[in-house]
Amino acid sequence: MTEQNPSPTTPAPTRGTRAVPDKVSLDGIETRWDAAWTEQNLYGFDRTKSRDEIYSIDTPPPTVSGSLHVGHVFSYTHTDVVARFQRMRGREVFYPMGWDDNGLPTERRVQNYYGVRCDPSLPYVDGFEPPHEGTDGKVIKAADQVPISRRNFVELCERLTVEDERQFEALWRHLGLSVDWSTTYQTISAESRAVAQQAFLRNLARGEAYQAEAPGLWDVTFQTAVAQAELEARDYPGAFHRVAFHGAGGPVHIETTRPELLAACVALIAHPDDERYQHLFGTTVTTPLYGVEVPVLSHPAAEPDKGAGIAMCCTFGDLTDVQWWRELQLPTRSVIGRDGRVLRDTPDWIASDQGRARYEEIAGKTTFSAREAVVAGLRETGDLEGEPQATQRKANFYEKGDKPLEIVTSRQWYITNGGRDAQLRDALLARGAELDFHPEFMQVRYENWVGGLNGDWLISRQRFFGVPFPVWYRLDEAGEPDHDHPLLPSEDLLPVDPASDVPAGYTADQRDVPGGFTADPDIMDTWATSSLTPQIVGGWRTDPDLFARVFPMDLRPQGQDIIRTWLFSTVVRSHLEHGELPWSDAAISGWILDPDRKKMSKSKGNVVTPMALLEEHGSDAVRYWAASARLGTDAAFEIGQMKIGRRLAIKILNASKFALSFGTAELDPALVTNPLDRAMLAGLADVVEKATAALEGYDHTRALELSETFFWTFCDDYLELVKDRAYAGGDGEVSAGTQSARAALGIALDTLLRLFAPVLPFATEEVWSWWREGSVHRAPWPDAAPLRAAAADADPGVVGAAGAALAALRKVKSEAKVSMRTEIASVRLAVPDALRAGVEIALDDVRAAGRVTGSLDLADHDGEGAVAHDAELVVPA
RNA sequence: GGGCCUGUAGCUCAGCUGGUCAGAGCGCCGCGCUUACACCGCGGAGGUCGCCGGUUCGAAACCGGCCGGGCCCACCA
Repeated sequence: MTEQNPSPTTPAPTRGTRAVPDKVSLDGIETRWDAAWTEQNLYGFDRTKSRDEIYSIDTPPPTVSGSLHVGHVFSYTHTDVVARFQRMRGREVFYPMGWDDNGLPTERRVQNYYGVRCDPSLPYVDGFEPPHEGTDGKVIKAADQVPISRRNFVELCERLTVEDERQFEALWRHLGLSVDWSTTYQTISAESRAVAQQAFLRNLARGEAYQAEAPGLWDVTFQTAVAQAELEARDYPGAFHRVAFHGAGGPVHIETTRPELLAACVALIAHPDDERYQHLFGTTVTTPLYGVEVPVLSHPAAEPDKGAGIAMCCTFGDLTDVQWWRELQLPTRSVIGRDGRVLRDTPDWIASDQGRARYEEIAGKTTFSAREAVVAGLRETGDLEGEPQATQRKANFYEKGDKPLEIVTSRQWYITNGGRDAQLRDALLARGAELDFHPEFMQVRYENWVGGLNGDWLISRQRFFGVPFPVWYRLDEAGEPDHDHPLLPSEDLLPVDPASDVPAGYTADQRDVPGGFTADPDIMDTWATSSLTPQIVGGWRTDPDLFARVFPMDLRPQGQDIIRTWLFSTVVRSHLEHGELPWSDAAISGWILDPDRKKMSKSKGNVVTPMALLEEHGSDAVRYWAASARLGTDAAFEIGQMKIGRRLAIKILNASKFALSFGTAELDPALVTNPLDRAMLAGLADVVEKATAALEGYDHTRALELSETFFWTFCDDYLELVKDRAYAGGDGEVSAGTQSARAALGIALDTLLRLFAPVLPFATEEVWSWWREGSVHRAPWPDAAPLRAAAADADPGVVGAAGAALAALRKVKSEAKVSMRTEIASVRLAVPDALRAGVEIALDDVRAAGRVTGSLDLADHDGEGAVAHDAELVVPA
């Protein structure tokens, strides 16, 4: 593609392929230009460019199993504005688009859509066809789901998401995202899986990934471990139960909200300085119902003013229990299983027949039923004092779950993230400080999160659909796995599925037999893959040449809610693998609030579908609304703002049509000789300078506001002032004044189109096509210098002064309730000193625009603006 | 309990490092079919800048406190 370099210093050599239309319209503009841009491959990425010529964007991949909503349109527009600006600044923009089809939402959707369930132990079935296809909103019970292999499941996922991706792409195209659509990626693709596995193997080799068997937060619904970043504290109704333990010197009362854990009690714990319990430290008490003897211990984490001041420590009721268990070397007595129910087998630490009978009462029950049974038992034995006191407590939930998390002991994979290593934490905090957040205060959220980490990053999940750990274990003669010496594939074999692939040196028939091998059963959490988007899109594994050209990337755009997850985890992976930041800048978009000032969400059902919104108001209009909101600031969903955007787009079409109607627009700055014209260009030069600085600082709102304000004054005042002069005289003679006006109009229009192009790509491209070559989106960003040269040091205030004079003349007509076309026979115009010179300079244009046919005298004025006195109007009979 | 953001005309928001900052658009009222635009143009009315103190010659802007809105983290006995 050959590019023109149309700037005011290079006269426009050729006319566009299309003429200026008689009637302008925005109808169908999106479809038309999307097709043209695709045909021209306008946004195609040129990978021959070097790193310093490239601007690379680490686009957030939307979840394909959800639906896009206006919030997506909002934030993706912000990114596109940046992309378009950088492209016009001459950078080759690397702007891929991804689809997130790895994770629970997709897993659940595939299950329901096809009536299947992933079971990695099953072999791959060639040509598998699911039992049914399509969902009518019904949830298919697990028992009715056909179990299939992981590979078959992934294939169905890809089949299902193809349609979602097609629709998502159609929306993004309609919105005008300048993505190179040949560079899309999926987070469950073979390449993504390979990248995730390779990065993991590297982490493992360097000692940054490890596995450990430890108590951790567990979701009983999904039956998987969950990470700190996925927690959500929610209010949860509970009740304090005052329960008596039996000591030598009488009962010891504790208060608990979880009496069902009584069988898991390993100690009572109070603060070492607590006067009330000094005499009990070192003694033992027995638990009610079960008669288990437990010690009374002291630990500083016990808080005297909480509950009874002495706590029942169970394995495990909460994270404090875990701390006590670890620091006081307490035994492990778990009673809650991975399904959230009380373990069926009566534990051996309950020795008495009575105690064992009591346990039978709760065995196999849910925590809820078990609690009722335990409370009933305590009432019977008289060990419940008083009635339970209802309370609201906060409980940790998995963000996608609806039951409180339990703590269970399990073997899990972790990646170091500074949560247990001060040195690494400091290094990651330093990375956060090195990253340019927009807006800046978002960095605080990063710091708060990293500073508050209480453990390493748990990356394993006990699910079936996702990226499997590329790990096998040797089985000893007893069939027990050797976790300490995992069998690993070489990087060139990735991706592997250990459930169907066989480690080197083994044969398939050795799977799961003593002396053979077994696969690691877990998959990686979805963030373990999406933390590698720069590596996935940049070709880290397979295309080092490309990777060197785009990494470290320039921009990570994303929402504020996933700073602790996506942003942080990406920084962690990049820091560990590459020893540097994955990108230099992070642009954080805010929320969309509905009119109630609440975050708009899918569940509220009041969300307009994005495509309908774009079709009703036009993409430029919706983009204008999005671009009117600053980064990091929540914005109202406001139709009114879209209407203003639409009006602006139409105004651009109309004003352009008008400005181009005076004949060939010569862009020769030498022709601009009139002082008013020069003043206008001086003002435009200021706008260009400030708007450029604003966009460089990721402040698209300011840039838009500057351009927009200038443009409306340009239309309402400047255009009105010069239109008479811009018409050729009656004899067809083109005076210097006419030439000056036409050249100034052409230069201004050319500049304004480019200023608006990032926000209003369709309307600006439309106008550009009327008279310029190529695309405005590959035209260079405007430069203030040639405008300044053309303005020849003119005072931009002249436009304002002339505008004030014109307004005064309009006011006379407005108050007289006559048409603006009405002539003024004579008038005295009072202007303050500050404006006088400007008005005088543009006096001829003011007279023409105000239709002053007779005398126009200037007088002094103390106030602001200009005021017309003693006007004689020529009102037609 | 800790932290971040936020409170300016009816609405949505500008007001950057204290001195034409009391603004814009929408809405509202009135007028006008003017050879770019009626998906328009012109004119007008509207606010003691959440509240109370303080710093200053001067504060919407800086400091302290309070009140209101949003969000994050901690609190699970």
